[in-house]
Amino acid sequence: MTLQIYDTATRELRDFEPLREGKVGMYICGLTTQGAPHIGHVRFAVAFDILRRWLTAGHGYDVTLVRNVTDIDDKILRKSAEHDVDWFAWSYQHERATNDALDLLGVLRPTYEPRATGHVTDMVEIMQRLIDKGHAYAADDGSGDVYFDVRSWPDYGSLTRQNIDDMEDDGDAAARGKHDPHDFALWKGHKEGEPESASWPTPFGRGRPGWHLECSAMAHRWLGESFDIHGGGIDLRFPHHENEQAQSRAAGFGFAGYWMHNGWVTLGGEKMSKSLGNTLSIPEITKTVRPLVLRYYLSAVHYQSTIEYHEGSLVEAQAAVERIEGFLDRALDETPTEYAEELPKEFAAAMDDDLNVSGALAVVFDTIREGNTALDEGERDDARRLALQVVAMTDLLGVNPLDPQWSAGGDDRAEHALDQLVGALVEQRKRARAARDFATADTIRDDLAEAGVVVEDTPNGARWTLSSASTNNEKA
RNA sequence: GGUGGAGUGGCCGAGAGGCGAGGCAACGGCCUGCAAAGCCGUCUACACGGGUUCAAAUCCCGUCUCCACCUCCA
Repeated sequence: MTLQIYDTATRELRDFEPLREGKVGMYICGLTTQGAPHIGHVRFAVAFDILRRWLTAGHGYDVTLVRNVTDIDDKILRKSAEHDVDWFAWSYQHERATNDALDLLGVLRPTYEPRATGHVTDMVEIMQRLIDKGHAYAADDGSGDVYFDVRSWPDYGSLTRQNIDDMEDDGDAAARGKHDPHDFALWKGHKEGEPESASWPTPFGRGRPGWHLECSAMAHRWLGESFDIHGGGIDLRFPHHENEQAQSRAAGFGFAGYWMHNGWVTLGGEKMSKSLGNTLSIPEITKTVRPLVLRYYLSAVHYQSTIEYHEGSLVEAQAAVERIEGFLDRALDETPTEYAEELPKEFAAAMDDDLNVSGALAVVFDTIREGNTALDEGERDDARRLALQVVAMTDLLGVNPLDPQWSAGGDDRAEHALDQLVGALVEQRKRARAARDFATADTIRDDLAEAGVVVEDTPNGARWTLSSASTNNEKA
């Protein structure tokens, strides 16, 4: 089976063929460290985490994933100044917060997580190359800015099919020593009032990185002149990715072979963004919603589609997750040590079709139904085999309920105590039922439900779980 | 003005010429002491108007509506 991915550069589904046999180089933009992460921010990471898992576990590729951190830009400088905090402390604080959020959601760590500020010399080298080739120039107003000359690069606009002359004008361009209003900054000269610590010496003067150059520099250092996949949010196509591609190619590099872009999380039909104030922070959401449920929610829709957040969508995701958990709980006597089991062909086909996660999940649920039927008919072996398939499939999507990822951080002592207490009550209820004293049995069940513990009778005795709104799921 | 995306049943959401994805919700049945879970079944849709075709949600033409990007943005 061949993986097909939708290349936003050519706007078509293309067979994926890596540059080097068995290896994939992937670069994704990027962590924002201007503030606390909200669910819109983590979507790209979840989307590309699924791609990475599929490339690795599904196709056996050796994936090198670079996920950059833009640790300096206008906003970081502005916000840190507003809060009277050093810019790097501000950035690092949010870098940690974002990584914590991604860890919480089970997003695998990248191979490299380079920071823009650590690659200034790489940027200088690229700027020098571009100047030597006539594609960049130092502003002649003494500002220390260095610009990319878009008119010198005929291919400019090709990624997003735009024509320079059709673009809206950037209002303040003329004032900044640009040859053309659409020229963009590779390097920004140090300005009065900006912290000295936010500037680095270069042959063109002291200053700091422009927004786009960092990615070209980091991709070049860690993935080489050419690499396979470049990903990021759809909003980054222009100008960010267009500019990255222009400067890298103009410098003589091949750059990315495939471009992939993920869609939004919207709220009330609007893009979630801090400036609109319509954000939902990860720490806030996970107070009431299990990370696994949030991950499922962000994964279940095709990565290119917009996810419109609304009341109840997380409740639906939770119901779906509980359906998966319910089956695994019934079908497996113990947590399997090995998930490896051949995947259903339809699942692989869906994933190969540009990561059709919805289609893949349909296979998961079909398998669950089949497994539940097997259980009802007493076919434990069949059920177990199917359950292992479900584990393998969900694991590939990063939503395997049995992954220790989701139970981390619990307090064993509290869990043990709860287990003992509930176990005693369940035992009491069992005796009452045996004596056909259903009033007592139901009172015990109701009391437990009141406390957030759901008791269910099965052919093998009663089992209990914490009710939906709670944070964990434990079997008696 | 330029560029891209989208409108599917009560809701979410795949599909992309014929075999009616899947999840959630609702209702009915089986099971259960009663429940829950599970299973079976019901409600059966493709923005609108034309056209092509034996056959269109899927192709073509037109219309409407919504979103995003062109300035910082996952």
